[in-house]
Amino acid sequence: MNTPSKNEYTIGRLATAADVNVETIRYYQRIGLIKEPSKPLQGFRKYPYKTLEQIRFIKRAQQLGFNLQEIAELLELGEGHCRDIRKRAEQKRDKIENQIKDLQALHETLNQLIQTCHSGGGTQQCPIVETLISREATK
Amino acid sequence: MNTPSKNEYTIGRLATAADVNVETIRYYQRIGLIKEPSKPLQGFRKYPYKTLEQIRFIKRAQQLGFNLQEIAELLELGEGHCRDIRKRAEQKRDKIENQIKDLQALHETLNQLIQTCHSGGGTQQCPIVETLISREATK
DNA sequence: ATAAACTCCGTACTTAGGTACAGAGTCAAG
DNA sequence: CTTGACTCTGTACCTAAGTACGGAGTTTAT
Repeated sequence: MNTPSKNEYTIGRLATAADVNVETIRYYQRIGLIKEPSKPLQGFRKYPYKTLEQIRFIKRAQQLGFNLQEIAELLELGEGHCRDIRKRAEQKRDKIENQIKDLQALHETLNQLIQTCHSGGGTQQCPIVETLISREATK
Repeated sequence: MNTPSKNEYTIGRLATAADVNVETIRYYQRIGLIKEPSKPLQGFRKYPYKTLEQIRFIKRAQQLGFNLQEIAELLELGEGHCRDIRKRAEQKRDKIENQIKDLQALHETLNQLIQTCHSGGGTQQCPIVETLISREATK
């Protein structure tokens, strides 16, 4: 009856599965990013598979430059009504669009620099950051 | 003779012009990210326009998700020989390329969610984060 | 020539995002 | 039924990126 389901983890197994530190999970709980299952009168807490998915999502989102506050907002999209959710998703999307544009601009700048550097095959004074700084500064 | 040139700033003016805190500039100097002009025997330090450009560059780079260590590397590209510089610029470029790809994937995911949400115009349970998490988790 | 505003220098504090650890309880394998 | 691994709780510590501040010197506007 109280056999733990296949989809339940102790915090340690959860940490291993998500490839994070146990303490990181506790930290996420402390700041309310994920919820802590209530402690059974008997034994250790059990975490559902969903929590594993959430942690993985958090980690991926972090790599994309979201901070935990923003990730909390993304996760909270799951609660509330379609209309609100869509609005917030659209805001996120627009923000990401801008980030992409900025990165593409930098990518382009770097590419041009690489080209320049390539053709002007000198060994002396490569004007690379000079260019980088001015180009970016005046954009 | 010692009239300060139009392109020289005291730290306070520099901070104002770059729209950062004076302390931030001092911090960047402490960690060696920008260099501190030597203190004249008489009066305050003067900063060249170039420093203003550098600070602006730093701030933009930060918004693109670079940390100060990485920015230091970008700035250091200005020293050294063309061959090395090109190599490091290429590495940066590739890294940025990956970041762009990741962001584009997230953008696409968000867009699909927005579409779904739009068409299934229900008011009840919008499966948005459910989808977001699973989609992302299994990618 | 004096007060307000600024610089300089050192040190301390802050926030975000964790990590570590001590001491107690719990579980599970031999 | 004990021993080793794990959990739980609370608190302390860590790094990155600043921010704040006290007390001294300097500059500039009046």
